[in-house]
Amino acid sequence: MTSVEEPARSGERIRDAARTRAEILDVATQEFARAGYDGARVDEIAARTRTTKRMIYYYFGGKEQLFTAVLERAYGVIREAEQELDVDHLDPVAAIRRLAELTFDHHEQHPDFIRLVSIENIHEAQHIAGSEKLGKIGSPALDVIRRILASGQESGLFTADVDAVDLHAMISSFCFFRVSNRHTFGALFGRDLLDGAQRAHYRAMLGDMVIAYLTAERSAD
Amino acid sequence: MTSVEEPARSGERIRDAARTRAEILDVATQEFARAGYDGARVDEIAARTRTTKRMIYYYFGGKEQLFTAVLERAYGVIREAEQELDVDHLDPVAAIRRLAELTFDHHEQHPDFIRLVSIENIHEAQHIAGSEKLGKIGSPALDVIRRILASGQESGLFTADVDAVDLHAMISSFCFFRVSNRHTFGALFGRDLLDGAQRAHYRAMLGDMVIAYLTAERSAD
DNA sequence: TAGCTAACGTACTGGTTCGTACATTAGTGA
DNA sequence: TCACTAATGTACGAACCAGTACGTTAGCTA
Repeated sequence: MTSVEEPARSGERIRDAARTRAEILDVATQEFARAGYDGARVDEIAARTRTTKRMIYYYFGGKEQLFTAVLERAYGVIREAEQELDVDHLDPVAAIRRLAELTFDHHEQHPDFIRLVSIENIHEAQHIAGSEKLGKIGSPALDVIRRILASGQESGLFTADVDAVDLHAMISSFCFFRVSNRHTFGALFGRDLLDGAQRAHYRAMLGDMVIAYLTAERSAD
Repeated sequence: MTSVEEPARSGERIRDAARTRAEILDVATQEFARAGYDGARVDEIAARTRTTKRMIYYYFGGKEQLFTAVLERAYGVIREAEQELDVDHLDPVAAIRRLAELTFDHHEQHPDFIRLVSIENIHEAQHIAGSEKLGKIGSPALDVIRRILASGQESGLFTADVDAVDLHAMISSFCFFRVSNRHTFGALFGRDLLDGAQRAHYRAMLGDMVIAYLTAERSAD
Protein backbone atom coordinates (compact mmCIF):
# COMPACT_ATOMS: atom_id res chain seq x y z
CA MET A 1 0.00 0.00 0.00
CA THR A 2 2.64 2.46 -1.05
CA SER A 3 0.06 4.96 -2.20
CA VAL A 4 -1.28 5.14 1.31
CA GLU A 5 2.13 5.37 2.93
CA GLU A 6 2.69 8.58 1.02
CA PRO A 7 -0.58 10.44 1.36
CA ALA A 8 -0.10 13.37 -0.98
CA ARG A 9 3.01 15.33 -0.04
CA SER A 10 0.95 18.50 -0.34
CA GLY A 11 -1.17 17.25 2.53
CA GLU A 12 1.75 17.34 4.94
CA ARG A 13 2.02 20.01 7.54
CA ILE A 14 4.37 22.64 6.23
CA ARG A 15 4.81 25.83 8.18
CA ASP A 16 4.90 29.09 6.32
CA ALA A 17 3.29 31.92 8.18
CA ALA A 18 3.62 34.44 5.36
CA ARG A 19 2.10 32.13 2.78
CA THR A 20 -0.75 31.08 5.04
CA ARG A 21 -1.54 34.70 5.87
CA ALA A 22 -1.44 35.73 2.23
CA GLU A 23 -3.61 32.82 1.16
CA ILE A 24 -6.23 33.70 3.75
CA LEU A 25 -6.23 37.30 2.50
CA ASP A 26 -6.67 36.20 -1.10
CA VAL A 27 -9.61 33.96 -0.39
CA ALA A 28 -11.16 36.42 2.05
CA THR A 29 -11.01 39.15 -0.59
CA GLN A 30 -13.00 36.99 -2.98
CA GLU A 31 -15.50 35.89 -0.36
CA PHE A 32 -16.17 39.37 1.06
CA ALA A 33 -16.44 40.82 -2.44
CA ARG A 34 -18.79 38.03 -3.46
CA ALA A 35 -21.22 38.17 -0.57
CA GLY A 36 -20.68 41.37 1.40
CA TYR A 37 -19.50 41.55 4.99
CA ASP A 38 -22.47 39.83 6.59
CA GLY A 39 -23.00 37.46 3.70
CA ALA A 40 -19.41 36.24 3.81
CA ARG A 41 -18.79 33.06 5.77
CA VAL A 42 -15.66 32.53 7.82
CA ASP A 43 -16.08 28.78 7.41
CA GLU A 44 -16.27 29.19 3.65
CA ILE A 45 -13.05 31.21 3.59
CA ALA A 46 -11.34 28.56 5.69
CA ALA A 47 -12.60 25.74 3.49
CA ARG A 48 -11.11 27.33 0.39
CA THR A 49 -7.75 27.71 2.08
CA ARG A 50 -5.08 25.07 2.67
CA THR A 51 -5.41 25.87 6.35
CA THR A 52 -8.26 25.95 8.87
CA LYS A 53 -10.56 28.47 10.43
CA ARG A 54 -8.41 28.43 13.54
CA MET A 55 -5.66 30.19 11.57
CA ILE A 56 -7.91 33.05 10.57
CA TYR A 57 -8.44 33.85 14.22
CA TYR A 58 -4.77 33.20 14.97
CA TYR A 59 -3.54 35.69 12.37
CA PHE A 60 -6.29 38.25 12.17
CA GLY A 61 -8.23 38.01 15.39
CA GLY A 62 -11.71 37.87 13.91
CA LYS A 63 -13.98 38.46 10.96
CA GLU A 64 -14.01 42.20 11.43
CA GLN A 65 -10.23 42.57 11.53
CA LEU A 66 -9.93 40.24 8.56
CA PHE A 67 -12.17 42.51 6.53
CA THR A 68 -10.09 45.50 7.54
CA ALA A 69 -6.93 43.73 6.42
CA VAL A 70 -8.56 42.88 3.10
CA LEU A 71 -9.52 46.53 2.61
CA GLU A 72 -6.03 47.74 3.50
CA ARG A 73 -4.45 45.52 0.90
CA ALA A 74 -6.98 46.45 -1.79
CA TYR A 75 -6.38 50.16 -1.26
CA GLY A 76 -2.65 49.49 -1.29
CA VAL A 77 -2.89 48.08 -4.80
CA ILE A 78 -4.53 51.15 -6.30
CA ARG A 79 -2.12 53.47 -4.50
CA GLU A 80 0.78 51.59 -6.03
CA ALA A 81 -0.70 51.96 -9.50
CA GLU A 82 -1.16 55.67 -8.92
CA GLN A 83 2.40 56.04 -7.74
CA GLU A 84 3.75 54.57 -10.95
CA LEU A 85 1.95 57.24 -12.94
CA ASP A 86 4.36 59.56 -14.74
CA VAL A 87 2.75 62.44 -16.56
CA ASP A 88 5.34 65.16 -16.07
CA HIS A 89 6.38 64.99 -19.70
CA LEU A 90 2.82 65.54 -20.97
CA ASP A 91 0.92 68.76 -21.50
CA PRO A 92 -1.89 69.37 -18.99
CA VAL A 93 -4.67 68.17 -21.27
CA ALA A 94 -2.93 64.92 -22.14
CA ALA A 95 -1.85 64.47 -18.53
CA ILE A 96 -5.39 64.74 -17.15
CA ARG A 97 -6.63 62.37 -19.82
CA ARG A 98 -3.90 59.91 -18.91
CA LEU A 99 -4.78 60.08 -15.24
CA ALA A 100 -8.46 59.55 -15.95
CA GLU A 101 -7.62 56.55 -18.11
CA LEU A 102 -5.54 55.05 -15.33
CA THR A 103 -8.51 55.22 -12.96
CA PHE A 104 -10.78 53.90 -15.68
CA ASP A 105 -8.50 50.93 -16.34
CA HIS A 106 -7.81 50.13 -12.71
CA HIS A 107 -11.45 50.13 -11.68
CA GLU A 108 -12.38 47.97 -14.63
CA GLN A 109 -9.62 45.49 -13.83
CA HIS A 110 -10.42 45.30 -10.12
CA PRO A 111 -14.15 44.74 -9.71
CA ASP A 112 -13.51 43.09 -6.34
CA PHE A 113 -11.98 46.33 -5.10
CA ILE A 114 -15.06 48.25 -6.22
CA ARG A 115 -17.34 45.80 -4.45
CA LEU A 116 -15.30 46.00 -1.25
CA VAL A 117 -15.53 49.79 -1.29
CA SER A 118 -19.28 49.62 -1.88
CA ILE A 119 -19.59 47.23 1.04
CA GLU A 120 -17.45 49.45 3.23
CA ASN A 121 -19.74 52.37 2.43
CA ILE A 122 -22.77 50.38 3.51
CA HIS A 123 -20.98 50.06 6.83
CA GLU A 124 -20.23 53.77 6.85
CA ALA A 125 -16.48 53.34 6.49
CA GLN A 126 -16.16 52.06 10.03
CA HIS A 127 -13.27 49.77 9.15
CA ILE A 128 -11.32 52.55 7.46
CA ALA A 129 -11.97 54.69 10.50
CA GLY A 130 -10.57 51.97 12.73
CA SER A 131 -7.50 51.33 10.61
CA GLU A 132 -4.26 53.17 11.29
CA LYS A 133 -2.88 52.33 7.86
CA LEU A 134 -5.86 53.57 5.89
CA GLY A 135 -6.39 56.68 7.94
CA LYS A 136 -2.97 58.12 7.32
CA ILE A 137 -2.08 57.58 3.70
CA GLY A 138 -3.55 60.03 1.21
CA SER A 139 -3.85 59.46 -2.50
CA PRO A 140 -0.90 59.87 -4.87
CA ALA A 141 -3.46 60.60 -7.57
CA LEU A 142 -4.47 63.72 -5.70
CA ASP A 143 -0.92 65.06 -5.71
CA VAL A 144 -0.70 64.41 -9.42
CA ILE A 145 -3.99 66.17 -10.07
CA ARG A 146 -2.87 69.17 -8.04
CA ARG A 147 0.31 69.51 -10.09
CA ILE A 148 -1.45 69.15 -13.42
CA LEU A 149 -4.19 71.59 -12.44
CA ALA A 150 -1.72 74.20 -11.30
CA SER A 151 0.19 73.88 -14.54
CA GLY A 152 -2.93 74.01 -16.69
CA GLN A 153 -4.39 76.95 -14.83
CA GLU A 154 -1.11 78.86 -14.95
CA SER A 155 -0.91 78.50 -18.69
CA GLY A 156 -4.53 79.56 -19.05
CA LEU A 157 -5.58 76.27 -20.61
CA PHE A 158 -7.88 75.39 -17.72
CA THR A 159 -10.47 77.55 -16.03
CA ALA A 160 -9.24 78.88 -12.71
CA ASP A 161 -11.55 77.70 -9.99
CA VAL A 162 -11.33 73.91 -10.19
CA ASP A 163 -10.36 72.03 -7.05
CA ALA A 164 -8.24 68.86 -7.13
CA VAL A 165 -10.43 66.85 -4.77
CA ASP A 166 -13.51 67.81 -6.79
CA LEU A 167 -11.90 66.69 -10.02
CA HIS A 168 -10.86 63.44 -8.40
CA ALA A 169 -14.45 62.89 -7.29
CA MET A 170 -15.68 63.58 -10.81
CA ILE A 171 -13.32 61.09 -12.42
CA SER A 172 -13.83 58.47 -9.72
CA SER A 173 -17.60 58.72 -9.83
CA PHE A 174 -17.80 57.82 -13.50
CA CYS A 175 -15.25 54.99 -13.27
CA PHE A 176 -16.68 53.65 -10.04
CA PHE A 177 -20.33 53.76 -11.12
CA ARG A 178 -19.58 51.96 -14.34
CA VAL A 179 -18.39 48.94 -12.34
CA SER A 180 -20.38 49.22 -9.11
CA ASN A 181 -23.77 49.76 -10.74
CA ARG A 182 -23.19 47.55 -13.72
CA HIS A 183 -25.88 45.08 -12.73
CA THR A 184 -28.78 47.35 -11.85
CA PHE A 185 -28.00 49.63 -14.79
CA GLY A 186 -27.87 46.66 -17.12
CA ALA A 187 -31.10 45.21 -15.76
CA LEU A 188 -32.99 48.50 -15.99
CA PHE A 189 -31.63 50.01 -19.21
CA GLY A 190 -30.48 46.95 -21.09
CA ARG A 191 -26.95 48.18 -21.51
CA ASP A 192 -23.84 46.51 -20.09
CA LEU A 193 -21.49 49.34 -19.14
CA LEU A 194 -18.62 46.84 -19.15
CA ASP A 195 -19.33 45.57 -22.64
CA GLY A 196 -15.93 45.16 -24.28
CA ALA A 197 -17.13 46.58 -27.56
CA GLN A 198 -18.04 49.83 -25.79
CA ARG A 199 -14.90 50.06 -23.69
CA ALA A 200 -12.99 52.47 -25.90
CA HIS A 201 -16.12 54.57 -26.30
CA TYR A 202 -16.61 55.05 -22.56
CA ARG A 203 -12.89 55.56 -21.97
CA ALA A 204 -12.88 58.40 -24.50
CA MET A 205 -16.14 59.77 -23.16
CA LEU A 206 -14.64 60.11 -19.68
CA GLY A 207 -11.65 62.03 -21.05
CA ASP A 208 -13.85 64.23 -23.21
CA MET A 209 -16.08 65.02 -20.29
CA VAL A 210 -13.27 65.99 -17.95
CA ILE A 211 -11.40 68.05 -20.53
CA ALA A 212 -14.57 69.79 -21.64
CA TYR A 213 -15.29 70.72 -18.05
CA LEU A 214 -11.76 71.97 -17.47
CA THR A 215 -11.53 74.04 -20.61
CA ALA A 216 -15.05 75.47 -20.82
CA GLU A 217 -15.63 79.07 -19.89
CA ARG A 218 -17.69 78.98 -16.75
CA SER A 219 -20.93 80.90 -16.28
CA ALA A 220 -21.18 83.37 -13.39
CA ASP A 221 -20.48 81.72 -10.03
CA MET B 1 -54.28 49.82 39.74
CA THR B 2 -56.38 51.56 37.16
CA SER B 3 -53.38 52.07 34.93
CA VAL B 4 -53.09 48.31 34.62
CA GLU B 5 -56.80 47.79 33.97
CA GLU B 6 -56.47 49.82 30.80
CA PRO B 7 -53.34 48.56 29.17
CA ALA B 8 -52.87 51.10 26.40
CA ARG B 9 -55.82 51.24 24.03
CA SER B 10 -53.34 51.27 21.16
CA GLY B 11 -52.40 47.72 22.15
CA GLU B 12 -55.78 46.46 20.99
CA ARG B 13 -56.03 44.35 17.92
CA ILE B 14 -57.14 46.51 15.03
CA ARG B 15 -57.21 45.05 11.54
CA ASP B 16 -55.95 47.08 8.64
CA ALA B 17 -54.20 45.03 6.01
CA ALA B 18 -53.06 48.01 3.93
CA ARG B 19 -51.60 49.84 6.89
CA THR B 20 -49.83 46.77 8.23
CA ARG B 21 -48.34 46.04 4.84
CA ALA B 22 -47.18 49.61 4.39
CA GLU B 23 -45.71 49.75 7.86
CA ILE B 24 -43.70 46.58 7.25
CA LEU B 25 -42.39 48.07 4.00
CA ASP B 26 -41.37 51.29 5.72
CA VAL B 27 -39.46 49.58 8.48
CA ALA B 28 -37.95 47.01 6.12
CA THR B 29 -36.67 49.80 3.88
CA GLN B 30 -34.84 51.33 6.82
CA GLU B 31 -33.48 48.02 8.08
CA PHE B 32 -32.25 46.76 4.70
CA ALA B 33 -30.70 50.13 3.92
CA ARG B 34 -29.06 50.21 7.32
CA ALA B 35 -27.50 46.76 7.35
CA GLY B 36 -27.58 45.30 3.85
CA TYR B 37 -29.57 42.25 2.82
CA ASP B 38 -27.70 39.71 4.92
CA GLY B 39 -27.12 42.11 7.77
CA ALA B 40 -30.82 42.93 8.03
CA ARG B 41 -32.81 40.96 10.61
CA VAL B 42 -36.37 39.89 10.01
CA ASP B 43 -36.90 39.84 13.77
CA GLU B 44 -35.66 43.39 14.01
CA ILE B 45 -38.06 44.54 11.30
CA ALA B 46 -40.91 42.82 13.09
CA ALA B 47 -39.95 44.31 16.44
CA ARG B 48 -40.10 47.84 15.08
CA THR B 49 -43.53 47.24 13.62
CA ARG B 50 -46.85 47.21 15.41
CA THR B 51 -47.29 43.68 14.13
CA THR B 52 -45.28 40.46 14.34
CA LYS B 53 -42.86 38.48 12.22
CA ARG B 54 -45.66 36.15 11.24
CA MET B 55 -47.22 38.97 9.24
CA ILE B 56 -44.08 39.54 7.20
CA TYR B 57 -44.33 35.99 5.97
CA TYR B 58 -48.09 36.30 5.60
CA TYR B 59 -47.87 39.34 3.33
CA PHE B 60 -44.56 38.94 1.56
CA GLY B 61 -43.62 35.28 1.75
CA GLY B 62 -40.06 35.68 2.96
CA LYS B 63 -37.06 37.88 3.44
CA GLU B 64 -36.09 37.74 -0.22
CA GLN B 65 -39.51 38.76 -1.51
CA LEU B 66 -39.69 41.49 1.12
CA PHE B 67 -36.46 42.96 -0.17
CA THR B 68 -37.80 42.83 -3.71
CA ALA B 69 -40.94 44.66 -2.60
CA VAL B 70 -38.81 47.28 -0.87
CA LEU B 71 -36.79 47.79 -4.06
CA GLU B 72 -39.90 48.04 -6.20
CA ARG B 73 -41.32 50.78 -4.07
CA ALA B 74 -38.04 52.69 -3.91
CA TYR B 75 -37.69 52.68 -7.69
CA GLY B 76 -41.32 53.71 -7.96
CA VAL B 77 -40.63 56.88 -6.00
CA ILE B 78 -37.88 58.09 -8.31
CA ARG B 79 -39.89 57.24 -11.39
CA GLU B 80 -42.73 59.37 -10.07
CA ALA B 81 -40.38 62.29 -9.53
CA GLU B 82 -39.07 61.92 -13.05
CA GLN B 83 -42.56 61.83 -14.46
CA GLU B 84 -43.42 65.15 -12.89
CA LEU B 85 -40.52 66.77 -14.68
CA ASP B 86 -41.66 69.35 -17.21
CA VAL B 87 -38.90 70.89 -19.28
CA ASP B 88 -40.66 71.38 -22.58
CA HIS B 89 -40.76 75.12 -22.11
CA LEU B 90 -36.99 75.36 -21.55
CA ASP B 91 -34.20 75.63 -24.09
CA PRO B 92 -32.05 72.47 -24.37
CA VAL B 93 -29.23 73.76 -22.17
CA ALA B 94 -31.55 74.80 -19.37
CA ALA B 95 -33.58 71.61 -19.77
CA ILE B 96 -30.56 69.33 -19.36
CA ARG B 97 -29.43 71.33 -16.38
CA ARG B 98 -32.89 71.03 -14.84
CA LEU B 99 -32.92 67.28 -15.37
CA ALA B 100 -29.47 66.88 -13.84
CA GLU B 101 -30.56 68.92 -10.85
CA LEU B 102 -33.60 66.74 -10.36
CA THR B 103 -31.39 63.65 -10.16
CA PHE B 104 -28.97 65.49 -7.90
CA ASP B 105 -31.74 66.52 -5.52
CA HIS B 106 -33.51 63.19 -5.50
CA HIS B 107 -30.40 61.17 -4.76
CA GLU B 108 -29.41 63.54 -2.00
CA GLN B 109 -32.86 63.36 -0.44
CA HIS B 110 -33.10 59.57 -0.65
CA PRO B 111 -29.91 58.06 0.76
CA ASP B 112 -31.81 54.90 1.63
CA PHE B 113 -32.63 54.41 -2.04
CA ILE B 114 -28.96 54.78 -2.93
CA ARG B 115 -27.98 52.24 -0.29
CA LEU B 116 -30.61 49.78 -1.51
CA VAL B 117 -29.33 50.05 -5.07
CA SER B 118 -25.75 49.54 -3.88
CA ILE B 119 -26.87 46.47 -1.96
CA GLU B 120 -28.77 45.17 -4.97
CA ASN B 121 -25.62 45.53 -7.08
CA ILE B 122 -23.65 43.47 -4.59
CA HIS B 123 -26.23 40.79 -5.26
CA GLU B 124 -25.88 41.31 -8.98
CA ALA B 125 -29.37 42.68 -9.47
CA GLN B 126 -30.92 39.28 -8.87
CA HIS B 127 -34.04 40.76 -7.26
CA ILE B 128 -34.64 43.16 -10.13
CA ALA B 129 -34.18 40.25 -12.49
CA GLY B 130 -36.80 38.29 -10.59
CA SER B 131 -39.30 41.13 -10.41
CA GLU B 132 -41.97 41.57 -13.04
CA LYS B 133 -42.62 45.16 -12.05
CA LEU B 134 -39.01 46.29 -12.19
CA GLY B 135 -38.14 44.44 -15.35
CA LYS B 136 -40.78 46.12 -17.48
CA ILE B 137 -40.84 49.79 -16.59
CA GLY B 138 -38.15 51.92 -18.17
CA SER B 139 -37.13 55.33 -17.00
CA PRO B 140 -39.14 58.46 -17.73
CA ALA B 141 -35.88 60.38 -17.39
CA LEU B 142 -34.55 58.56 -20.43
CA ASP B 143 -37.45 59.69 -22.57
CA VAL B 144 -36.93 63.26 -21.42
CA ILE B 145 -33.21 63.08 -22.19
CA ARG B 146 -33.93 61.72 -25.65
CA ARG B 147 -36.26 64.58 -26.44
CA ILE B 148 -33.89 67.25 -25.14
CA LEU B 149 -30.93 65.74 -26.93
CA ALA B 150 -32.76 65.58 -30.24
CA SER B 151 -33.82 69.18 -29.90
CA GLY B 152 -30.36 70.37 -28.90
CA GLN B 153 -28.63 68.44 -31.64
CA GLU B 154 -31.09 69.64 -34.26
CA SER B 155 -30.44 73.25 -33.38
CA GLY B 156 -26.70 72.65 -33.45
CA LEU B 157 -26.27 73.56 -29.79
CA PHE B 158 -25.13 70.06 -28.83
CA THR B 159 -22.54 67.88 -30.53
CA ALA B 160 -24.14 65.18 -32.61
CA ASP B 161 -23.00 61.83 -31.33
CA VAL B 162 -24.22 61.77 -27.76
CA ASP B 163 -26.43 58.89 -26.68
CA ALA B 164 -29.26 59.31 -24.19
CA VAL B 165 -28.38 56.26 -22.09
CA ASP B 166 -24.75 57.39 -21.92
CA LEU B 167 -25.75 60.82 -20.75
CA HIS B 168 -28.04 59.32 -18.16
CA ALA B 169 -25.13 57.21 -16.90
CA MET B 170 -22.92 60.28 -16.71
CA ILE B 171 -25.42 62.27 -14.66
CA SER B 172 -26.34 59.33 -12.45
CA SER B 173 -22.74 58.39 -11.73
CA PHE B 174 -21.92 61.77 -10.27
CA CYS B 175 -25.12 62.04 -8.22
CA PHE B 176 -24.97 58.42 -7.08
CA PHE B 177 -21.31 58.41 -6.12
CA ARG B 178 -21.70 61.56 -4.08
CA VAL B 179 -24.14 59.74 -1.80
CA SER B 180 -23.03 56.11 -2.08
CA ASN B 181 -19.33 56.76 -1.49
CA ARG B 182 -19.76 59.57 0.94
CA HIS B 183 -18.22 57.67 3.83
CA THR B 184 -15.10 56.19 2.25
CA PHE B 185 -14.47 59.41 0.34
CA GLY B 186 -14.82 61.43 3.50
CA ALA B 187 -12.59 59.10 5.50
CA LEU B 188 -9.86 59.05 2.86
CA PHE B 189 -9.89 62.62 1.56
CA GLY B 190 -11.32 64.50 4.50
CA ARG B 191 -14.15 66.00 2.52
CA ASP B 192 -17.85 65.40 3.11
CA LEU B 193 -19.46 65.37 -0.33
CA LEU B 194 -22.83 65.99 1.32
CA ASP B 195 -21.69 69.02 3.29
CA GLY B 196 -24.53 71.51 3.07
CA ALA B 197 -22.18 74.43 2.55
CA GLN B 198 -20.88 72.76 -0.62
CA ARG B 199 -24.23 71.66 -1.95
CA ALA B 200 -24.79 74.52 -4.39
CA HIS B 201 -21.20 74.18 -5.55
CA TYR B 202 -21.56 70.52 -6.47
CA ARG B 203 -24.99 71.06 -7.97
CA ALA B 204 -23.58 73.71 -10.30
CA MET B 205 -20.51 71.61 -11.00
CA LEU B 206 -22.66 68.75 -12.25
CA GLY B 207 -24.56 71.04 -14.62
CA ASP B 208 -21.38 72.70 -15.84
CA MET B 209 -19.81 69.33 -16.51
CA VAL B 210 -22.72 67.97 -18.50
CA ILE B 211 -23.24 71.13 -20.52
CA ALA B 212 -19.52 71.45 -21.21
CA TYR B 213 -19.49 67.90 -22.49
CA LEU B 214 -22.56 68.44 -24.65
CA THR B 215 -21.40 71.70 -26.21
CA ALA B 216 -17.68 71.00 -26.67
CA GLU B 217 -16.39 70.23 -30.11
CA ARG B 218 -15.28 66.62 -29.99
CA SER B 219 -11.85 65.37 -31.07
CA ALA B 220 -11.66 62.74 -33.81
CA ASP B 221 -13.58 59.59 -32.87
C1' DT C 1 -76.70 36.48 15.09
C1' DA C 2 -74.32 32.68 13.38
C1' DG C 3 -70.72 31.45 10.71
C1' DC C 4 -66.93 32.30 7.83
C1' DT C 5 -62.50 33.99 6.57
C1' DA C 6 -58.90 37.35 6.39
C1' DA C 7 -55.87 38.98 9.62
C1' DC C 8 -53.21 38.33 13.43
C1' DG C 9 -50.29 36.28 17.65
C1' DT C 10 -47.32 32.75 20.21
C1' DA C 11 -44.08 29.60 20.67
C1' DC C 12 -40.98 26.80 18.77
C1' DT C 13 -37.40 24.37 15.65
C1' DG C 14 -33.73 23.12 12.84
C1' DG C 15 -29.93 24.65 10.88
C1' DT C 16 -26.30 27.85 10.69
C1' DT C 17 -22.25 30.44 12.14
C1' DC C 18 -18.82 32.93 14.80
C1' DG C 19 -15.70 31.95 17.97
C1' DT C 20 -12.80 29.02 21.25
C1' DA C 21 -10.89 25.26 24.44
C1' DC C 22 -7.75 21.98 23.99
C1' DA C 23 -4.46 19.10 21.77
C1' DT C 24 -0.48 18.64 18.61
C1' DT C 25 3.64 19.29 15.78
C1' DA C 26 7.34 21.72 13.05
C1' DG C 27 11.21 24.23 13.33
C1' DT C 28 14.73 26.77 15.88
C1' DG C 29 18.22 28.02 19.13
C1' DA C 30 21.07 26.71 23.11
C1' DT D 1 19.43 16.63 21.04
C1' DC D 2 16.51 18.79 23.97
C1' DA D 3 13.40 22.15 25.05
C1' DC D 4 10.72 25.89 23.76
C1' DT D 5 7.65 28.50 20.93
C1' DA D 6 5.28 29.66 16.74
C1' DA D 7 2.17 27.51 13.98
C1' DT D 8 -1.41 24.33 13.19
C1' DG D 9 -5.52 21.03 13.67
C1' DT D 10 -9.95 19.09 15.91
C1' DA D 11 -14.03 19.26 17.99
C1' DC D 12 -17.41 21.64 20.04
C1' DG D 13 -20.60 25.22 22.09
C1' DA D 14 -23.68 28.95 22.49
C1' DA D 15 -26.10 32.29 20.24
C1' DC D 16 -28.55 33.59 16.51
C1' DC D 17 -32.00 33.58 12.95
C1' DA D 18 -35.17 32.42 9.02
C1' DG D 19 -39.09 30.20 8.79
C1' DT D 20 -43.42 27.55 10.53
C1' DA D 21 -47.11 24.81 13.13
C1' DC D 22 -50.81 25.88 15.49
C1' DG D 23 -54.12 28.57 17.71
C1' DT D 24 -57.05 32.97 18.05
C1' DT D 25 -60.03 36.90 16.88
C1' DA D 26 -62.03 40.91 14.34
C1' DG D 27 -65.22 42.13 11.29
C1' DC D 28 -68.16 41.21 7.44
C1' DT D 29 -72.16 38.93 5.34
C1' DA D 30 -76.12 36.09 4.74
